[in-house]
Amino acid sequence: MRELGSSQPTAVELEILRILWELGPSPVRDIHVRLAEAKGTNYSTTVKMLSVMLTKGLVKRDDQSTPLVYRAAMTRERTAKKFLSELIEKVYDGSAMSLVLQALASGKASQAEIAEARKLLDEMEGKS
Amino acid sequence: MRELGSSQPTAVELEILRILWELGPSPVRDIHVRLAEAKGTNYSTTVKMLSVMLTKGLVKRDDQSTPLVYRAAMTRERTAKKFLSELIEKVYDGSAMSLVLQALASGKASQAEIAEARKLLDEMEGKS
DNA sequence: TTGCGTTAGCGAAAGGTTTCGCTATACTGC
DNA sequence: GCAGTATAGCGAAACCTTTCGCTAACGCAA
Repeated sequence: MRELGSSQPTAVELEILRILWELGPSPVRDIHVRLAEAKGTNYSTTVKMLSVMLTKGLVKRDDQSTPLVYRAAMTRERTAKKFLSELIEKVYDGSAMSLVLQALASGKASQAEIAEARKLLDEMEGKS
Repeated sequence: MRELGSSQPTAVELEILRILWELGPSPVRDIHVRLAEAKGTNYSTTVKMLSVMLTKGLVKRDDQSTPLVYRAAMTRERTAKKFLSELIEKVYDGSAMSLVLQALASGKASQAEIAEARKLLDEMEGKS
């Protein structure tokens, strides 16, 4: 038995989630159009994946409306945070900052972003 | 055919890589002891996983020495960076800083780490 | 040299993910 | 109402990952 809510989305699941984050709550057809664009897969596949994801609790759906409307169960932010936690746990054995340093060192930050990060650091220092 | 070097390590593979990062180049026996500690798996399993990882290019081995010595093909840092790139690509569609902010906001940083990050920000600001 | 523990490898089972074919049902325009 | 199209679901195939049993080869001590 899979522990409830413990599993990270797989590759295709993530692709579907991202579509839902972009489009907002959508019927299968719309999701499928986007997914097929990227992968050329079948309508049945999209339906099935959504049903699997529903079982796993990754998406929710409105059974009232027809056609059925699906939406992501988690926000993009929360999902990213979970991924990060796992990455930190698995690769860095728990030190979040090592990872942050990596990301910063990748050097894609603009002045504005650096300023934003600094502001956040100030807030964190205040709290801890 | 899997594209060369394109695949992220899977769960167990990552666990083995982490052991190799900690221990440095090691014979199967040492890797196995650590892995079994965490997961209770069989010696054969460790051998097989290493052979699979060798095929995928995730580890290298010294065929001279006996018993055979394995080492990670990539550094921890480079692996983390690849994970991050993928996360950024798949979840955030390319904006690295969004992710960094998430990491910071996860709030696991100590005072010392915050100081370190700030120092890095200073350096980056100087350069850009 | 014989026997024993260790190392190495392989094939296939077990388990998870992704794909699709087939079927049923609902909706739409005639 | 009927035919044609879109929606929904299910089981199983195809594929990948993880696990292990079995076997072979090696090294070492009695």
